[in-house]
Amino acid sequence: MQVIAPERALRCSPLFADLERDTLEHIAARCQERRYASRQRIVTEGDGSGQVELHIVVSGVVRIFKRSFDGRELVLSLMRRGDTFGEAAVFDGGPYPASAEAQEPTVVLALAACEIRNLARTDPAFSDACLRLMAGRLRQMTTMAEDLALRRVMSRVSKLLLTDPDAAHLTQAQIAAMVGSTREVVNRSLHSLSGCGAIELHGQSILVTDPEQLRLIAHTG
Amino acid sequence: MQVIAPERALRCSPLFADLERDTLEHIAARCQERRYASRQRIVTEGDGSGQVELHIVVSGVVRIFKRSFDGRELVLSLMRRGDTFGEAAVFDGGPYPASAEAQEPTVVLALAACEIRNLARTDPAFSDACLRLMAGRLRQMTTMAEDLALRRVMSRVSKLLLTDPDAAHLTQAQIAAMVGSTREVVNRSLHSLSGCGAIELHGQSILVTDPEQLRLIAHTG
DNA sequence: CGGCCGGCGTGACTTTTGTCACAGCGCACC
DNA sequence: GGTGCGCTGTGACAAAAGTCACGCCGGCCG
Repeated sequence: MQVIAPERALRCSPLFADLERDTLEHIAARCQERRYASRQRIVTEGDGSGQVELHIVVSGVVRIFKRSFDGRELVLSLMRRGDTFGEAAVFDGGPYPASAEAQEPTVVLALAACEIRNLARTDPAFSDACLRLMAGRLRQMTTMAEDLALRRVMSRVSKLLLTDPDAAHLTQAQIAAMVGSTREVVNRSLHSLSGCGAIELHGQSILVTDPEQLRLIAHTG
Repeated sequence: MQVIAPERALRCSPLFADLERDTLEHIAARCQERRYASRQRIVTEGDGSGQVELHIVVSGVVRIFKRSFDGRELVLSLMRRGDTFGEAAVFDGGPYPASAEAQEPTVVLALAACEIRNLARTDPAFSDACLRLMAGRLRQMTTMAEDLALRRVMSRVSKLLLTDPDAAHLTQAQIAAMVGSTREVVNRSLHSLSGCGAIELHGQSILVTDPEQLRLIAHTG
């Protein structure tokens, strides 16, 4: 397996990209590198009150999700190289608000919450970056709630195809989990979209042929 | 109308409660007090890129909401004395992610984004409070998205009744907007809950008689 | 007093979404 | 070269949610 220096991975994250060189080394020295197999659990919703860690994805893909009592799953986001998760728990001292699992063989760096909080206390540029990041996340979750409450499935699928460049390669079941619906409904939505000429279905990948129409459907439905 | 010193109102907010006395006065001096009639618009989604303000509720109630293209409304939260809104826009420099309207005659303090950002840069305790606040908001929106995607309306109504102490006095249409549904469906859910003996309906207010059963329904449905 | 308005209650219906069941297809792996 | 598995495609159906249309009540105001 390929080895990547923690410093290089940290520089990919908006949180750490602009740190002073020696601060970065200080942090890098305190990271634990962890490797996960595909489908392996990284953190679990509700865990770790008080002892949480910030996670930085070095390589691979991490699925952040919530599961309902009857097993249905809502995927909140997919994290890739340079993305971080666990911030909410780090900054408010509560348990993890969602679970995380490796989607494929994945390497992450884990950093104890107190390291992050110390850094935020002493480095204004860093706390600023944290605030910007949290604001962005909040915005994104607000939009997700809005979409779930006010738009139909076809609309949400259209939006996903427009905004997530690699949605085109997900399976229909994965798309369903990201838009809060089911595989069958997503399948029908996709066929309906292809009927309008907005997209084309090619085996297991999707080609957006008419983004304009897709945009229309995304915010009309 | 009653007059409240800005300092007193600021002390009600978790963001400003622990500021040094003279820092607080510095901030208070830069606040603008604004008064709004019932139903008057305070901020509008999409507005104010770059020139946003943080708002602190002094008295009254502010409804934070999003509206769909066809007029349906999702209420994200109701803000009261000491609550703040507009943080997401303040910290990431984007436009307001949602709209805000006074629900009743309301007084707010408005503070230019740059004041807040300056303070966050120079006062670690303050930036810490900001981060805690943002983390809490993020958690809350994540939960909202989860509920919308994974729970049925009756469940969401039950949860609202359990967690929002003054939900009992809202109209059914307001409850509907808070759980992302419609008045009729909420009406039927409430009658169904009263049929189970979990609540009692008394004219335009609701009495929770069996919180335990309500809890059960809230996370079973 | 009478009329209006906002909120509740409800029946009847439509639409959307979810569920179940099963068929086909391609591909990796014995 | 068969076998299994994961993904797609679909019909038929069930359940949940949303819509429309009303009637009713109570309070407020001219």
